Amino acid sequence: MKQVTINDIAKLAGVAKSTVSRYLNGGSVGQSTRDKIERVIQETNYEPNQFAQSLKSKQTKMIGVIVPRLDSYAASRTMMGIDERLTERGYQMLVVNTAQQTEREIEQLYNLAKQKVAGIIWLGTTVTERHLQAIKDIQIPVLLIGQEHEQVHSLVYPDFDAAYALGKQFMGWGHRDIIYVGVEEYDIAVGQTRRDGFLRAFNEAGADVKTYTTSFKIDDAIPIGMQIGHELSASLVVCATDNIALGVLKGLANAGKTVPGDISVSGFGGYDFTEVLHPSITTVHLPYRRTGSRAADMIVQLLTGETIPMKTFTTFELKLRESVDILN
Amino acid sequence: MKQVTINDIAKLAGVAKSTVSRYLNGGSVGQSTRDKIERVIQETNYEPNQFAQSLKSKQTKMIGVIVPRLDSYAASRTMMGIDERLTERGYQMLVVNTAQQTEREIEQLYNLAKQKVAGIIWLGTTVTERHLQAIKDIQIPVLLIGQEHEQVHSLVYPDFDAAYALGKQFMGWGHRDIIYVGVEEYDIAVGQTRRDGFLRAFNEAGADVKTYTTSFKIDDAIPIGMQIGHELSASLVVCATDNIALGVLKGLANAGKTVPGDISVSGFGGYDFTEVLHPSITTVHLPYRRTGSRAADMIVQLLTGETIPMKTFTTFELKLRESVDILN
DNA sequence: AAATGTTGCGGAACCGGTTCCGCAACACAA
DNA sequence: TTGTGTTGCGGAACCGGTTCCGCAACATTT
Repeated sequence: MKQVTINDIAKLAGVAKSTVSRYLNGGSVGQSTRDKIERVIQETNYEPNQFAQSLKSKQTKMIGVIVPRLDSYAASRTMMGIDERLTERGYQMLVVNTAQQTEREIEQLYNLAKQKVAGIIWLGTTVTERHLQAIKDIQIPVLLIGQEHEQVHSLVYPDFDAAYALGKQFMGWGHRDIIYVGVEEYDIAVGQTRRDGFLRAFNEAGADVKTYTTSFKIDDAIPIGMQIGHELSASLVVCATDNIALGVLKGLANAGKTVPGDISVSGFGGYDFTEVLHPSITTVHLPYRRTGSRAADMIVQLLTGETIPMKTFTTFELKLRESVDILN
Repeated sequence: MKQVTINDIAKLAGVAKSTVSRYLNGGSVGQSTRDKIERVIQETNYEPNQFAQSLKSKQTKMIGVIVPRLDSYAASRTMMGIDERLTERGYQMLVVNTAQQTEREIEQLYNLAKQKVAGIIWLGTTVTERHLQAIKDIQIPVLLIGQEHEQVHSLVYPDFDAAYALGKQFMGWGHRDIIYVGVEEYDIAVGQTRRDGFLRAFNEAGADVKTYTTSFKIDDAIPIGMQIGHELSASLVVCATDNIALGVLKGLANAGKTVPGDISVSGFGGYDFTEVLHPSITTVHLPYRRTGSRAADMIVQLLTGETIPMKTFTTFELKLRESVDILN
């Protein structure tokens, strides 16, 4: 099981190794030489050593993917999509996890550069000056998913429009006393843009909005749900993510309230469990997986020098289900 | 931003590059030389080129992780655990996805070998002769998670014992008419061992058991739940995974049945949503994340030549919650 | 003082590819 | 026939490390 090298091939075929290399990389090689080399390669199952190649070329066929966590629904789905498409295109995905530490995002940008990945897909939360500096330093195409910044190619969810559309819908149904449960602002897209979309819709209708802030964790939303249940001062609770909605639902159940009988609840994201719960949860479906595929396409385009728009929006789809009541 | 090489360091420090290499790898180097080299390295931010190192050493600091899918709860959590620990130990995780195709598992074993990963952690479903052959061929330590085989180091969940314990509990609560919703046998641990653990407990108590088989997908379990709801010929539905339980619950709800009022339902795995649903779901918690960490430890031990047992069991914990009624 | 052992270091080869350069062989036009 | 252009191929250098070998300087033993 010894590694077969290009030298072996050259020797067996009776040619110089430079000729073999030329054969492999599409240089000019005569037909008879071509045949000899081809046969030997077949027989030996020769495969070029990737390290030797990368050492010379200072490049790999890897695309680094920076994710804030490995166990989030959005990240998992997106990775699926990225991996599928990248594999088709002859690239490999190299996932690195930052455990939600901004510092590690920057670290990993440099780290991936050291490993000579061909490109980087970055599922970000915030874009700081230091991120931009890193991206400039490493001289590698970077595609940002889920957040936007004018200086970075980005593929973003239409958080504002989706939130606005959903909020508008709720207004149309007669809800006027709203509670919004959001996340902290350090995640621009989710913490700010998404919230602003909702608030715009609510404000336009002159609704009364009360805001809570929590984390992305299910558990942290439970006490909020309980409190809401006890006060019961609104007709609708709008949550920034489906996981938060799940926590709020639990809290409401703990407080003995039923949904949508006593109060309505909506989520955001379109995680698969939302459809299957009872009651099914009204939410916005974001195409995580397809976004991953598109990101893979786009990073490959960047690698091949094609120009792509700095900012691309994905689609969204309202999922109007049982958890939100129609009042009028 | 040019790459600094060992040659540059040697030149700047006025020594031979072999000396620099020795310095870096802990060879014998005099104190004054040592100081000079150290200073130059500091100033230049020198970092060795990994390709050159790997080319020579035929090794990397990567551990390949073969997963059947990227978006399953179990896989995600396990990867979290693996990644955390591996990072601490100075290794990097390289995840490859097989999209649930056995053929690709074998492919990826060879593929990872080609990439000279130091070790492989394999979240498997079935172990075939061809897998064993591949493992033998590649000459790289492999650690199997979730399945067992006498010829492969494995870290396995106590599927049988956990299922038996949970089944026993249900028997103690007076359930005698049972429906078991399992998965196909190609996944040995889940499709066979887990089922057998339950059946043992049920049979010992002389219960009447009816069996359904479905996939791992939530959606496929919904019609089964509906059918069960309409027939209502049992007091308890035991599901092979929490996702299946989720589907069954949906089906039951569609059929207008309440849980646990009309019928009880249990899951398996301990996914986080089980606790937070209403009713909360009785299940078995498997320590996916910690298992990932342990796997990382174990593969590193294998790399350093330590001997570890061929088979290691993880723990489990019964989560007895609202979805299963106590009949007596 | 000679023989022996240690330590520090430089030179060169090597890992397995890619690429530049130049030469030989051949075809074709002048 | 000579000159010019094209094509195919080999040799050598190079990518950036590691490691083997041998020599010189110094310390230690007899």
